[in-house]
Amino acid sequence: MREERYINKIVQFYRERKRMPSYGEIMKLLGFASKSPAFKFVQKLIDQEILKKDRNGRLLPSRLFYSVRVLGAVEAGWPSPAEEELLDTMTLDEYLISNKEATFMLTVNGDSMKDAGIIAGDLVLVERADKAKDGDIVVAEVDSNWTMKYLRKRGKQVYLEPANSKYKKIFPKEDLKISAVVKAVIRKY
Amino acid sequence: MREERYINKIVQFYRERKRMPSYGEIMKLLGFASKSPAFKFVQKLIDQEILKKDRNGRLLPSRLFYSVRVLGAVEAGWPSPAEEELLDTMTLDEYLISNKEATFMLTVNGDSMKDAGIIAGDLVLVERADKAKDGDIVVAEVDSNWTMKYLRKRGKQVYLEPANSKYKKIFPKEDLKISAVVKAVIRKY
DNA sequence: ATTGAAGGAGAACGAACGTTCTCTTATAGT
DNA sequence: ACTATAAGAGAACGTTCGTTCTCCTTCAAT
Repeated sequence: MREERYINKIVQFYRERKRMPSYGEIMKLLGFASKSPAFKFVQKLIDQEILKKDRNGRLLPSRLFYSVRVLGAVEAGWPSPAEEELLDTMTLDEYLISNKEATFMLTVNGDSMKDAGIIAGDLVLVERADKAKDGDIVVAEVDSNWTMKYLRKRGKQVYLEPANSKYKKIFPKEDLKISAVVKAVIRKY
Repeated sequence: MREERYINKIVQFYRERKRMPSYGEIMKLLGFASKSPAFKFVQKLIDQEILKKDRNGRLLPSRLFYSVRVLGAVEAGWPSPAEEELLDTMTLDEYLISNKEATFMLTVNGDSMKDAGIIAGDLVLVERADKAKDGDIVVAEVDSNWTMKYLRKRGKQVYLEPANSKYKKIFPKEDLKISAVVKAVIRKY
């Protein structure tokens, strides 16, 4: 379909130039000799709510422009082309990062959180915080060592628990300073 | 420092409006009454290579505008404010997705890949492919069942291996159709 | 007290912008 | 073949854009 090819060209422009094209640029992109077909085409997309505009008339990138298509579960297999239209899409940054200023990434060493699915080499997205809930995975300083473990609260007793039976729970002798809470784990192959 | 506050305002604008501000908008953003201070300020940032411009003179978002700061390993603890400047930054989408058209996300059921750090509820980023290397984690259709396992090639023998001793290797009776290769695993808490 | 540099105000420029209009051409249905 | 509709060309509009220039103020160094 022609409409799809056109949209793809615009998406491609956005990915390369990191901004939406102007009508003049869309004109060149789609091979028109004047701006009005470009304008009409964009207007159609806006009517279909595929695109939106600024209050200044500038185009806004929609989900289409950065997102990954989300399929169902592995077991469900691959969707047919007919189903494909219904797929949700999302951008990883928006999905994973709620508070950019306080978010950092750390790399993981060791296997002490293995049973929680966190293994050496993984990246963890953490958000700075000095408090955390029971059961959260936290980055903390205990007796002047840095570590990442489950936080456990049992009444007034607070301790850290690894997710690997090879390691023991850590009961802080002096103090336990939580410095971040793990919000996400990312592993790239 | 004032310069930092200014940059933050611009970053904030970009995060809200999904595009870079014009000089007029920067002027309002930073509280100037004319455009030239805004122009001079931006020029300074460009000289410092903090920002860049289009060939049309438009501002381009730099890494600053979407990225997460990357710290070292967990054990290293938190960097001091002095070190903080040296931190690398990155955007997750760019880091994880190389070929947007062929990339999809799936949700994981079951614990058959547990020892590979992939557990139920995780999101896997997969890239469509009908071939894969020995040792890759693949999404495949074996004897009309969909599954995600390690791909093993031993001479002409090709089979799937779970990452959990509770499960057995899968030797395809009829055919094994690889449909995607796992590129990344994402878990959100 | 004088000077120099920097920061900001304000006006001005051509270029590019979004938008709208009319006119021509191509297309599809009958 | 005729007609209604859509698609595109082209010109034109007011606005906003990036950019540059001159002038005024502020403030620190001498």
